[in-house]
Amino acid sequence: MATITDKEKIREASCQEELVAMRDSIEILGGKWKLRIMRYLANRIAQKNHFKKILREIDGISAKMLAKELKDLEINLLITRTVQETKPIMVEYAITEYGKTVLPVTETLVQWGLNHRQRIKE
Amino acid sequence: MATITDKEKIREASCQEELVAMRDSIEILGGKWKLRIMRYLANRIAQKNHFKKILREIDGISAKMLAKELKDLEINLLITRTVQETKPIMVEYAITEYGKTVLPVTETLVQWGLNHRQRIKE
DNA sequence: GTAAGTGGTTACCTTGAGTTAACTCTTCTC
DNA sequence: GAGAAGAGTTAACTCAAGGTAACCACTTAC
Repeated sequence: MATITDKEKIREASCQEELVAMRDSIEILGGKWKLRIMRYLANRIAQKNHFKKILREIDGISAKMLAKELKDLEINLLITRTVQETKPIMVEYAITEYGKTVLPVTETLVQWGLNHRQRIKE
Repeated sequence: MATITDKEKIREASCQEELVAMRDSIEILGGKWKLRIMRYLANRIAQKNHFKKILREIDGISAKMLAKELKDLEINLLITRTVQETKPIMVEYAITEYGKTVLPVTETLVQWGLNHRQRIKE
């Protein structure tokens, strides 16, 4: 039992890599709002999503947090911000192609949340 | 355009439900450590995972945080805590069947993290 | 007897995530 | 001229997340 095979070493190393990868994901996508915003935008991909609309429709978020989280997401190239030169200026937010790669994450979280709620009921 | 069809209403409602489900998931699984601990335990399902071992192998976590997070996870029935009546007392932590339902979440996060790191390199 | 390993706890502290509320500035409408 | 709606910003604050370090009790090995 004291001997550790190479196979075990390799397996151990890949496990550590997984944990590092998760740390990275959590750093970028973690927090109370980022994934909820991403999901919101993904659900309304055909619509014009401007600031006040998102603010109204994501329950509980404040203007300050929304502004900050949108900035963070834009920096990480997950969403785009485009200013429309309309009379009352409008800013449109949209998910990028790269941003769509986080949708599997939101999907599993939605499914788990629904399932968990069901389980609590019983 | 002013009229909103019933179909649109239903779709809108289900989107809101998704966001609520995500909020629930993030409340329970959010933070810096919980999902990493779950992944760690899932990767070592055949082994005896005692406190000090987990503490050593999850990089960066403190004893205080580990104790707290393990308690939280146990309360939510995601892991079990069993005391082994050995000479130096040992406590074994293991993922539950229900705990395994969060593995799809960790898996998508691992994949996204690996993919993101690759993308940063280029 | 002392060091090291088991499983934590406790106290103290810092940081930053997040909230609330007020305010800017512009343009349109009443 | 007042109010509302667009897109935020700013200041002041709270509070929980998280880190650091010391400590406890027990047992075995040296």
